[in-house]
Amino acid sequence: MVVCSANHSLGHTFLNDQNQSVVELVSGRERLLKSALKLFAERGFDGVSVRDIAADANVSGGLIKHHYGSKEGLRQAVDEYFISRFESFYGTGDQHVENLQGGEFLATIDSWVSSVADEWPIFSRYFRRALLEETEWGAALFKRYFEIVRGSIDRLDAQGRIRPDVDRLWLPFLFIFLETGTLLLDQYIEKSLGRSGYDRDLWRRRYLAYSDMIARGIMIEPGNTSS
Amino acid sequence: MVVCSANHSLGHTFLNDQNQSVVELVSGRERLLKSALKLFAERGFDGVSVRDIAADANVSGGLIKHHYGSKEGLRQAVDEYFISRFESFYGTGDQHVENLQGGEFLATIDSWVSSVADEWPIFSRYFRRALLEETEWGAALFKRYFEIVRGSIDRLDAQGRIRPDVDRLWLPFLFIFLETGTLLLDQYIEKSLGRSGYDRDLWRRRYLAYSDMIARGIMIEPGNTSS
DNA sequence: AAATAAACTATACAAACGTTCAACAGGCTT
DNA sequence: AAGCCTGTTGAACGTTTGTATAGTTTATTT
Repeated sequence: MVVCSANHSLGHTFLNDQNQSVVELVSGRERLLKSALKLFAERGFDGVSVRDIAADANVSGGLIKHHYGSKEGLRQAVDEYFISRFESFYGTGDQHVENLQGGEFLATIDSWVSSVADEWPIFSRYFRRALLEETEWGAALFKRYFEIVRGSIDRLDAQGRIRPDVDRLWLPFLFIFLETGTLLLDQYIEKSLGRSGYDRDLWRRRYLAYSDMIARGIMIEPGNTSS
Repeated sequence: MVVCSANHSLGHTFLNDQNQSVVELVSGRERLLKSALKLFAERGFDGVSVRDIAADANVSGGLIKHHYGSKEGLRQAVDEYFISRFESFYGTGDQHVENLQGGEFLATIDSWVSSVADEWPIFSRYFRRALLEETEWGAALFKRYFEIVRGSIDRLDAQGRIRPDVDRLWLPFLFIFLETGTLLLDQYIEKSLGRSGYDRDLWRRRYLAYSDMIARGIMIEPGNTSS
């Protein structure tokens, strides 16, 4: 999906440093999209200028206007690309909490982490920005994410795995807080632990801690907090 | 602490709509600080112009330069004010998880919520922005917050209340994820539940759900996730 | 090979930004 | 009353922003 999807040509011809004619395999349009995705993820929409994006993609700034109409149009195109990746990561499979059977649970997480590893550094940062920048699209993305998490909880609930007295109003949010914590605060995890919370081992270990807290809590004397 | 701290005069004289001489009780310097606090909280440092701040404070833009040197200098002054409020909210007292004795726990939370209620809407939004904008000061603020949370955990641990097999590396982060979830994502809670997660009743109810999950977990069959 | 369409570049423009500065008003000191 | 310091104003500056547009190169069509 990365190589050449242009309709008309195999690429754009230009001269390199040695005045040799060279063919860019990826069109300016595609390079703009990927550069925008990367830079928006790193610095946010308002933190990046069209000149930054054009420079990163090695094209002239006017090309954004030509292909995407405006900076906002480029954002929409990036959003569409992101959501397609999002659905491919979260949308289909049942990689979630509902089928956790001992070691199988860890193996599922591990293989899921492997499958998203390449795209994750940029994907996760774009996801973070999308949730934090207060746009309508960000709200729609959260809504979709919320549905996915609630779906997992509902399936657990249908199996009778969740205690009846657990607050069903806050439960999906508490799950989301735990799941998005690393997404939103990874810069501080990295400062504190020396590597990203999405480092393979830390990721695995966090899921163990996280699912253990959900399953059993962390306290020794149970039930001494509520009434 | 809000009224008049000027050294030289009780206020600045100016003419109102009816050409009556009126004394502003709060100096332009203070109004600038409060306006900046509010606007930075709502829209972020880069989302607010010095003209916006000056207009909100009913002063000329040049006054920022005079009192604070620059926009960045104004931010530092706001940061200092914020950190003093932060310490007064979190720093001293033991309003945290370590002395949770049934109903007393809820009463402690309730009174703490009451004591911060007035300032909370602006304070919490500024806190959020400080954590999310990637500044050195934000990192220092997180570090301080992390220390406070870990301190609570350490005291719980010293009392032998936490199971020995619980992952001590991730535990403070999981606490922070749960505590800051509403801080960072309140816009979506508001959209989903119709009111802020810092609404009194929702706040209380969240703490119940949150401490219950920590104490006992939420699942019916305990211990079926790890190994 | 000529013509048309698409990809792409370079420059110009108005708006908004943070900053600077000359001027002025009011209260305090002498 | 004169002088000075502080608080305050309003306009100007240079820079950067997103957008617009005219022109050039490359690719496709006829």
